[in-house]
Amino acid sequence: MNYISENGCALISGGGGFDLKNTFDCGQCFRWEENPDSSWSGIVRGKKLTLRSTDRGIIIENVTPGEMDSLWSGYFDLDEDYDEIRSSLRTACPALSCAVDSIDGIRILSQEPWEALCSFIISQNNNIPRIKGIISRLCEGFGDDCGGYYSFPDAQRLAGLEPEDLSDLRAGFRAKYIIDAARRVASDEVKLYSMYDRPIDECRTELMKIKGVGAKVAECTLLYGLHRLEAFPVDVWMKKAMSTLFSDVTIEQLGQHAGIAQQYIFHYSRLNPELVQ
DNA sequence: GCCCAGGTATAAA
DNA sequence: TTTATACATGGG
Repeated sequence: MNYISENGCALISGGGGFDLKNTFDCGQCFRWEENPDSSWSGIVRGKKLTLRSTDRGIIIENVTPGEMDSLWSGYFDLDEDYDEIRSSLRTACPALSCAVDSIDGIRILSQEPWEALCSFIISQNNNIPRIKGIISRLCEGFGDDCGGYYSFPDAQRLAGLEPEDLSDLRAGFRAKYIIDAARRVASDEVKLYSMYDRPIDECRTELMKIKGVGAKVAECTLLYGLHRLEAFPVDVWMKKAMSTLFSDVTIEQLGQHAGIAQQYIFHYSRLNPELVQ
């Protein structure tokens, strides 16, 4: 699947493999919000993007073909056939079918590596509305003003700060973790931007040198920030879901698309909490 | 007040 | 190596 450029917008025709609500609201990202007219807006790389579902497909407003090819096609993973991946997951692992069949069009976004790392550090022992609030205050306080909205502050910007400088975020004990991560990334001690294709175990070990980064945050960073689809974050919800509804599922069965399966398991178990318990 | 939230560091067994 | 507890904050 890819796009057609028209009237300063991009049209992703068909749209069967891309459901806006399920993609932006499945727990993988924290800076996308639904607008009153049911379109969705989010801030990516300092630009505000708006997407709309129409009868012809998904429209990405106000983007040039050059931006699509260099940035947004990769961000939305448009070259990947998610319908095909869903089929292969159902075949490889029939126990997943209830989740895969009931949730249409989840795509795994390829987020900025630093933003993903920082966001999932903030996510620990926290709830999604509050995670969004802390990230929003982080961007307003330390990101660049892009005209009414703010970019995500890069690691270099935060590396020069002290944890106390983040007190307005009300991030609690996570403030010191954010600063430690920023310093290690800015100094290149953690070579975050070379993790797209290095051996994944080496990447896990390197990420976990950061204070406040354990197995869960490392996996989330690799899956959402480096687009390593074989990564498999396991948190309290996943543990519950994997021990009840999806007790027949093993990571080995899921192979290189484990991360996509994980997103279905997570979102399905959140949408149907009474089935998990 | 109490409990929980897309966990992790730390200390103790 | 595994298990218990503290950690900041805010919504239900």
